[in-house]
Amino acid sequence: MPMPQTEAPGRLQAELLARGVRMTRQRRIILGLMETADQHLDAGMILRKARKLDPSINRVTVYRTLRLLKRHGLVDELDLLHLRGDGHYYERHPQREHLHMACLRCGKVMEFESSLFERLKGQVERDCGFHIVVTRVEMGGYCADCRR
Amino acid sequence: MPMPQTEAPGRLQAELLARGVRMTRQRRIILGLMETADQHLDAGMILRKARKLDPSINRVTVYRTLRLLKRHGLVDELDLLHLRGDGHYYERHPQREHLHMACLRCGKVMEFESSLFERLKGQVERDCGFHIVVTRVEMGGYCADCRR
DNA sequence: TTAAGTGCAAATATTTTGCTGTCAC
DNA sequence: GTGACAGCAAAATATTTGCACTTAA
Repeated sequence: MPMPQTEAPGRLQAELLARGVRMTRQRRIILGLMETADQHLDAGMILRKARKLDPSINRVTVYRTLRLLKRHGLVDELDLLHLRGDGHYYERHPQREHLHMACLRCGKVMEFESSLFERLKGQVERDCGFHIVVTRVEMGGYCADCRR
Repeated sequence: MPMPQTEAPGRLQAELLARGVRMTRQRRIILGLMETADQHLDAGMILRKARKLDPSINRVTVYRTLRLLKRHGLVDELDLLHLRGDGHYYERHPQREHLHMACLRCGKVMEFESSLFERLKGQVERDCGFHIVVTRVEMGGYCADCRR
């Protein structure tokens, strides 16, 4: 699970403003709830949370805002191995990228940072001549609580 | 791109038969083309190729066969960062797992095996007590030909 | 003021389900 | 022969688009 983003309140908003993106009431709400989320959210969850703050917010606006954030590299898109359907999950693009482990039994999603992963990326850049922009690492399996 | 699977002709079929799964004309066609594919295929591409061999094959049968193969752990599902739409791509589950690098400019997909990745998996298993069943590593960026 | 954003309805894309008839074993 | 499978139509799910109205800057 992502840490509640205590380190950067309003950071997403500030980033967008700095890039000259217009700030609307709807965007402020969506950005705000993504910043304080304690789990990975999909479009439907974002819509539901947003509507509690402003019932007139439309599903389409959620999708458009997510696309905007993706384009600006401010959020990452995850599938979490489609444990619960074919949609996507979103999280703020972290300073240091991490792996996602999704438990096939209880559905819990854990995150893990590793310098080995940083080394792996370095190896790919060097050995393949591939310039990495975004990474996505998802592992399915059984968490400590669920394995037998 | 996956190597043409010269090492294992009919292997998928044999695996399924060994598990007591019924072998139909349609499944034989779908398995056969997945084994000889020289790129990652999505459901639509599989359907089109299958219909060239048997025009009566239905889209639903393709989806059902893919689900069967996933359940048996014989194919892996990829998104390839949704470079071309929201569907999934499929590849035979390899002996040694590999990373996928998708070029954001030309769309080329490369694969890369690394012992660092094996070490990373070991670290996750040890440090998180997480028993890994399936992994998916996708990196978006610019390939050697496209980077400036 | 005006270009960018929103909501609404409808379209598109992807995948699944219910049911009836067929085929592998 | 029988239970698993295929095809067809329709539903379900996920996401995008066109357009007229609204609003941030």
